[in-house]
Amino acid sequence: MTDGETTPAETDQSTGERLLAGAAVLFREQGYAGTTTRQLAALVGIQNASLYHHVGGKEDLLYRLCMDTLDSVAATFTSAVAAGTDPLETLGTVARGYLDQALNDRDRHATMLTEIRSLSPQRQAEVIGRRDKNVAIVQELVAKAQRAGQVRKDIDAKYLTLALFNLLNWSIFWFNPEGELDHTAIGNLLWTVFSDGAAKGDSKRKR
Amino acid sequence: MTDGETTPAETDQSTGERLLAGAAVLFREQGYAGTTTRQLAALVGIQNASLYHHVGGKEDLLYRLCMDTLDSVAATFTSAVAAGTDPLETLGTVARGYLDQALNDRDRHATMLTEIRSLSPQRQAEVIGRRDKNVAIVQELVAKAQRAGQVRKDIDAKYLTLALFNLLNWSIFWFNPEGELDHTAIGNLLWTVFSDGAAKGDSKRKR
DNA sequence: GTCTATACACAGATAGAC
DNA sequence: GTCTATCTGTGTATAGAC
Repeated sequence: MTDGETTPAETDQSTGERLLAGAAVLFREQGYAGTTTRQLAALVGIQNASLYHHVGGKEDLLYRLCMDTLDSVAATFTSAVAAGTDPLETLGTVARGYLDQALNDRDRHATMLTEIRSLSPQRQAEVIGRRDKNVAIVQELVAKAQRAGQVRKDIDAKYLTLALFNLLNWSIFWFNPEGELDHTAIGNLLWTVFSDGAAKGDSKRKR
Repeated sequence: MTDGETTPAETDQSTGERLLAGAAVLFREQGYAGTTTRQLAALVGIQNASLYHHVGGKEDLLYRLCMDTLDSVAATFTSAVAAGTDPLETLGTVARGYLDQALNDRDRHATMLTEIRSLSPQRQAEVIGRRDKNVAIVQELVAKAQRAGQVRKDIDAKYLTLALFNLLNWSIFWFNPEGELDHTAIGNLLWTVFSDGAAKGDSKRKR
């Protein structure tokens, strides 16, 4: 505990970390292009010029934000897959874990999801590649659950995976920390809709 | 057919309409703040200064884009509700219609969904109010389907509605017109997931 | 309705003292 | 590691001729 802790607290963070956290907040609120380095510096309590001692430039902040976020997600996915045995159950764990992470760090996740376009083509490709790796983990899990007879096979695993991410990703934009439902409740709710559907009865179901 | 047609074709459109369409493309690709009036003028084939003969300013474009899009959605919702009888069936029509509209006009929809934050507080509130009206129409439909015993009641209509929009909205960001699935196929697929769920069998279902 | 020319503000980034 | 001062490019928007 000497240095470089990843404490969520805003105190005793290095200036570099506070810049990243501040950038996430501003990028989410105003977009990458709409945020100025002066605003960010002011938020962290330094002058605009001092920022360049810590970061190569504005784009570096976005790049690191995206990569760090995707790495965290990858860690969650990998460990859940390693620990799980039942495919469908593991998929549920993965989905809930992803949502929890996304809602806990909405600034970084929202930025990663919407501001990739602002990166240079090279970095954009790099970030998208890493994101696709994460998606592939989930898609493989969906396919495994299909093979195990737990998930419907009339829809390709690719599209079931996209549907699942649809369901989870958009929550970041309406979730309200002061709302009636917390991360877990929303995670359970969305997972229920994904796995069991909204309809009641077997009116439209063919089994 | 004298003038002012809303033809989808890019020809014989008024400069004002072409500016709106161009703005939607650029705002989606680069974000509102990341787009310059010079780029937009160049895209339409006029000088930057000429733009101000047609529009009050850059923000006006975003504002009109958002309002127009939400009005189109409202029209779709209202007519589907008026024409439908069975609540669940109507909800399906509404969901598919919304997705079709969104995928047909991805530039405008994506801009409306992600760039509201760039509007002035007043206009932002106005746009959000109009958007919430649209959501309310769907939520009322969900509630009606619940009362009719067609939709599960253990999840509040509010959250089922949010889940449905999650499922639909995020598609705009990954849909590929050259992909294997067209609007209708994706609409059917997502509606199936929403109503029936991804799981097979009644493993986790309590009825 | 479109143009050229331009005003004015502010962006990202650097130089070099402390 | 932070500062002040500043460079340079570019943004939105206007003025006024055609």
